[in-house]
Amino acid sequence: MLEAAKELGYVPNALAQRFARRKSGNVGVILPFVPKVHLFSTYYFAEILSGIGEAAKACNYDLLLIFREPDSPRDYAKLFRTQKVDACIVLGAQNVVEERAALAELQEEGYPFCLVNQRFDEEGYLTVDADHESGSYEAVQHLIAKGFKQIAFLNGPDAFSSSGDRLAGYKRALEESGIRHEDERIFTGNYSRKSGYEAASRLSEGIRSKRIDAVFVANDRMAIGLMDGLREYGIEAGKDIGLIGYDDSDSSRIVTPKLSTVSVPFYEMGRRAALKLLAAETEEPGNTILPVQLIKRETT
Amino acid sequence: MLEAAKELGYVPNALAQRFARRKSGNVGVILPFVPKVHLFSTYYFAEILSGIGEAAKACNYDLLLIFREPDSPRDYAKLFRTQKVDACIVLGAQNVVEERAALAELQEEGYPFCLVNQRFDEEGYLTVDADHESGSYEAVQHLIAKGFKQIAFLNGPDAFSSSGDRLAGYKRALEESGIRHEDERIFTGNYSRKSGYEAASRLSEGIRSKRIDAVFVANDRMAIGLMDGLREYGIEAGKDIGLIGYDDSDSSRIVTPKLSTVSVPFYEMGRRAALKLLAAETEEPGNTILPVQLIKRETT
DNA sequence: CTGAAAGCGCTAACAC
DNA sequence: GTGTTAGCGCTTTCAG
Repeated sequence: MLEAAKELGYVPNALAQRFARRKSGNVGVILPFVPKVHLFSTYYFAEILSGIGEAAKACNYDLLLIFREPDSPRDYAKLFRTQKVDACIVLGAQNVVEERAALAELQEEGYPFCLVNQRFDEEGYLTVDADHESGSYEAVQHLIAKGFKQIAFLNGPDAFSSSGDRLAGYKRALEESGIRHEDERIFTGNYSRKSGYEAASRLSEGIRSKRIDAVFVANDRMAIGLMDGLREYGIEAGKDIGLIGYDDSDSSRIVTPKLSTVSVPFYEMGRRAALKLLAAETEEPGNTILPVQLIKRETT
Repeated sequence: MLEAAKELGYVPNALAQRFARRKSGNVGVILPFVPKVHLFSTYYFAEILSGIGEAAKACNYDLLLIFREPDSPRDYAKLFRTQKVDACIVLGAQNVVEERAALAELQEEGYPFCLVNQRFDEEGYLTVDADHESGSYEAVQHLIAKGFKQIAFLNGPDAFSSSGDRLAGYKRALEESGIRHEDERIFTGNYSRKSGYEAASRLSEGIRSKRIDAVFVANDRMAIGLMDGLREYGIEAGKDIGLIGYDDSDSSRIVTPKLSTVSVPFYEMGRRAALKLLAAETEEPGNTILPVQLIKRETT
């Protein structure tokens, strides 16, 4: 009898349904503060978000987008207490006290969440990461194979686990080839194009004095900024110096010369993160690490 | 007395609240199918989405992200019937029968929605658009001022109102300078880099035979693809031919030579669209058109 | 103005 | 199985 009603255009009220079930049916995606500042590449987030979207849809969940504000306290637990989300995925999490506290609170209260591209190894959180140690190792190994010996490294901020991973991969490749690693060849930027551009002045000296003949950069944006910056010193990537970026973003293919880089499966990382939360049975628990791939182009 | 409880960590249950109020507190953002295909630029969506996010937060709404699937019927009304959203913003809407029907249904049932970067002039929907007619006019006028006379146009698909707007601006600029407009100088792509790349073969003939000396392209992605394609024919943008893109995307600054383009306030467009729905009192009704800005770089 | 009570539209538990 | 009913945690209305 209710059958008939349903067939004549009845749709259940999701609000009532969710209230009665005490499940919001939402997975929250927490985004770091991006607008205007462009600290992170839109490519990165668009891919991860799309991957999350696919998995969420497959599991009949809706996606609630949460933009973190620069100043607001990261009260992730509130999202759960108010029942706005049943689970959440944190993008761009950093290893800083406030973040650690917010995540620890989630953990303590038993709220399901998953980090993407960031690990807190001691904590045993659900995590989907890419194998940045290997990616960096291969990138540097590739530079070495191309004959470069004095390889500088422009890394990202310490607050990201990938920075530690990349440093480890960089060192491993050098050591394996018997090249001594020098602290003075290591530089730090903040992933922005500008910070790469600004690193050019620091690097150009080493290049001039023949103490740097190639640079491995932790993301494409900085690498491209660096290319532009070095050009002002008359140094041409791919000619005067070897250069390899990271992410295989659209820009890496567009820039001249085309940037060698490391491809990261962001889409798949997002998808897997969502699956870990929404279809835990089929996914491995704990930390998942996905492989990356070296892309050789014109700058090496 | 309840005061005390609230101060001691009480948070209202949003599920119950929304159910009782019969308001979801969500604004839905409908995204066209992007993943993998990259038909639209991530830049475009990231900006609009961020703008929507800002306004939504200011109005105490949450953002529900809805990825449209390529095959799924566009049943936008269902989002409202199930009370998943109180209002929605449609991105990348196209002037095709299915879309028109879905939007007409929303209108008939009185569900609030707003389109971004797409108008259906006859319908009187809420819309936030950019002034692509003027943008195109200025772009082409700029090419003319630079001495180009045989200006081709690589437009986007007809299903977007911006294509008609750009064509109108293109023609107006030509007419105003007494240049006859030739249909054979008008080409169509689908906004992808690939379609720009492929247009190179068609355009190169006209360029060789001196019947085209500049190209106005409806977005940066196609313009960059075209640059790359033309290069294979030995034609260098900015030297052998004038070129101007559209969107002022990150890539336009990264590419060599730097692409002249038209800057579109995507962030603001998103913000205004959300405001129209959530703070209707302070926003003008109907269609809002935001100005764009010509950016002169190396390709003109 | 404060306080009690009905009811939002479902789900889930229980009785038939 | 099928049918009934309590109850989810709020808002809103209405009585006091």
